[in-house]
Amino acid sequence: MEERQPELCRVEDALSILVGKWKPIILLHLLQEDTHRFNELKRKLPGITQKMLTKQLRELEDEDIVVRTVYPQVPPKVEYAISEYGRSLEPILEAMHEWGQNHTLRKNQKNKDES
Amino acid sequence: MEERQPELCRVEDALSILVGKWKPIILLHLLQEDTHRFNELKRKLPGITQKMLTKQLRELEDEDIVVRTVYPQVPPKVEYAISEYGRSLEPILEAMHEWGQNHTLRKNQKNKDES
DNA sequence: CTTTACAGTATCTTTTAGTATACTATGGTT
DNA sequence: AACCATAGTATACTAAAAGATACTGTAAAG
Repeated sequence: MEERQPELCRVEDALSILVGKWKPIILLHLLQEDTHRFNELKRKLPGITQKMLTKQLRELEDEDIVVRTVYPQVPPKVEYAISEYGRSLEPILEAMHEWGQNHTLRKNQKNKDES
Repeated sequence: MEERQPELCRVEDALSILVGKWKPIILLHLLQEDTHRFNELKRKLPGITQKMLTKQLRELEDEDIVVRTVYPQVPPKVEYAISEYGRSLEPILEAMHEWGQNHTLRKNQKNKDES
């Protein structure tokens, strides 16, 4: 981790791709089931607006995490899939999920102890 | 990662502790050198305001990541250290740093190719 | 007697992230 | 002729994060 220079840290670069109310869960869905159409994904994310979903997907596409395929049809058909490169985020998401699970347990335990 | 239910994902719980413009670098400094006084840390974070630093440290303290020790002296002396529990974040930060480093290389390469 | 260091708090403003709602084009269905 | 689904865009708004700036109390140093 550049032990001697936290200034050179690149944690933020990874973080910036993962943060947001919707990105982790979008990525988890895409990791689980490779291709999704726009509305299919939207249905799996209750509460998200079209604008938000479009924005998140464009940002992921810009970073080569997600691949967007447009089929020239009417009505439109657009498929989103995780890229090979995007899959390299899986261990990080996995580690965060495990840490988060443990953290939640810890907090619940703490609250129980206090009551 | 609860392969079948991204809805149950706890990635956000870990993420919420790590995100922000300052938290990762604060944690890296504390991981590297265990105890810091308030102003010592502030000097290592060019551009941060006192308010921000206080806020970030309080949040980390609330999650038991950081331990705050007040010495009843004048002028005040307060020390911040990472907790044992806080150290459990190290592998995640490490993984993100490595991913981020690679990602930065990838982007630079891409820009070079385009020019 | 003024200044400095320490570790903050109190207000206010700006920036960014996210939400709400309406609108587009096209073709097929009722 | 009206309506539905598709995958969006446009505009306006609210909430949350971050920044700027000024202030506090105490003791020691100059």
